[in-house]
Amino acid sequence: MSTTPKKLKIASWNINSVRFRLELVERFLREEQPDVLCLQETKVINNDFPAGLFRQLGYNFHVIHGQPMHHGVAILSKVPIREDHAHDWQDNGEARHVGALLDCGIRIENVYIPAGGETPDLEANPKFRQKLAFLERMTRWSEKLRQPTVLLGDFNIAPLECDVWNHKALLDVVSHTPVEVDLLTALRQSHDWIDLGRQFVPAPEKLFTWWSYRARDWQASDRGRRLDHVWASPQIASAAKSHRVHRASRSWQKPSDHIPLITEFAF
Amino acid sequence: MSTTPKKLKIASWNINSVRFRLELVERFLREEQPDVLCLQETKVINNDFPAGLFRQLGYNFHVIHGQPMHHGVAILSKVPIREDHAHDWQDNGEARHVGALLDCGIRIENVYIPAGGETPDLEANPKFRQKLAFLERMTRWSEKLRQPTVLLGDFNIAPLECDVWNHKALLDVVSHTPVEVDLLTALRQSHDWIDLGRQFVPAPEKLFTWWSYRARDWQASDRGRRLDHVWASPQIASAAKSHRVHRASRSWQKPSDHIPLITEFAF
DNA sequence: GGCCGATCCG
DNA sequence: CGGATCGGCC
Repeated sequence: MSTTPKKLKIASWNINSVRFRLELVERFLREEQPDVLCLQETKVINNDFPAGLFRQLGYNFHVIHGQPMHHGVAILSKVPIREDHAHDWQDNGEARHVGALLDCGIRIENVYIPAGGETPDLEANPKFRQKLAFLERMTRWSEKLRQPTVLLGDFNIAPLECDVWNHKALLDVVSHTPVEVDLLTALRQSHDWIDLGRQFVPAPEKLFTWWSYRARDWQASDRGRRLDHVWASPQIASAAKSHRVHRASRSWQKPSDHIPLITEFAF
Repeated sequence: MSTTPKKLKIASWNINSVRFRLELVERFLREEQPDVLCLQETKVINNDFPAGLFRQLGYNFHVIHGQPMHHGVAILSKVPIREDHAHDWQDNGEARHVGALLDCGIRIENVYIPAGGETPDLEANPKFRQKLAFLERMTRWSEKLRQPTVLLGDFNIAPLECDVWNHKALLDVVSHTPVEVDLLTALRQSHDWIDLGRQFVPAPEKLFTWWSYRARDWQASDRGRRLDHVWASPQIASAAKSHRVHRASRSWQKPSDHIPLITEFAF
């Protein structure tokens, strides 16, 4: 006896202020209609989160986790959420990670890993130390995980050579240094996570999810990085039927510097 | 022998940041096509003044007088300007007054009189003292003026009862206090200036040029004040053929809290 | 209520 | 480059 497979379309997007980008996010949701949208860098306290827009668009289940000024993550879902939880890997109150258990049994973990500051110097740059510590604590959590989970978000690390526009030029640039890549690899191996980006767009093809605002013409120079990721537990990796990045949105009015990632599952 | 009268259409507008209101000012100029536009509160240093927009619209003669952050006045003209000059009535570097002598022989003096702070208290409020001193120094200048002149701008004083939405309620509010009104009257009498606003819209009809941003519905409550004025030297007052205030612009997108004044002369 | 500049951050 | 916040000003 077989049942119709349940489909689930999940999007992840570092939105760089959800209030400033209401029209952008509305256009994306109308065009792509994901079942679940995971946002990073919402930059808004919970009270000011524009929940109404998402309700209007059919996203009635919200997990909102913000703080004043910086960071902030949220999960907006058309499908019911059974439970949710926030993690604070640094015990410093920063709003960087929320999880939700969907009624269909799938767990989604939405994380915004610290950027890590200007220079990859453990002595001089406390933010870089903080980033590495964050990864290590996530790894301790990840290795104990048993449920089928999608771990996604802005990881602020581009692990592969083909995840950046110029590997050699970026070896000493925070987001692509060997120490960060090693810790991200350890995190991935701690649960045997499947990197769906690279499952669907295998190396050595270049794949980026972020382009700096500072470029005069982001498309012409194409100096991007793959900082955003969707990872799946081994038990559900084969349920992933497609994975795309939404480059077009980088050219919309008032864009985020990150683009959305869209993954479709059929369970 | 008679010659065709020369027509001159002059507009004055406190624009509250010319850069932030490029579309507003463009729409106004396309619709009204004044020969001369006098702006107050441009809030831009001369280097950053959007001169290109005005040139595109046919305003090729510019007198620009700005400072960082605050104040700033400018005259943009389709007709040639023979000479220009800035006044600093306070000797404090504030950009509040520029004049231009048009080729046709008419002098335009464009002034942004200080707002005067919160409370009309000479002891506690140095800005109120500064406003009164500014008026006195202008009066010393005005009484020596001999050329036919149009003196206009944001005077930040509503002199008549019918220049405010509620005379009694505003008697102790800066912009309508007796001491300010007396000094503005002295300034007017020092050159026998003709108040063209009240020549064309005589008291006791209400006439306003400013509505606070804070009103929920500026039109419904209509708590306005006539803070902006166009005055003419006695020799040329009869050349003024019409005078209007442009209320519609207060409802345009991203409006200034002031509206433009439009005066047509025929010499 | 809304603009400006300064400062912090990515 | 372009968000957010804050204090000054109107």
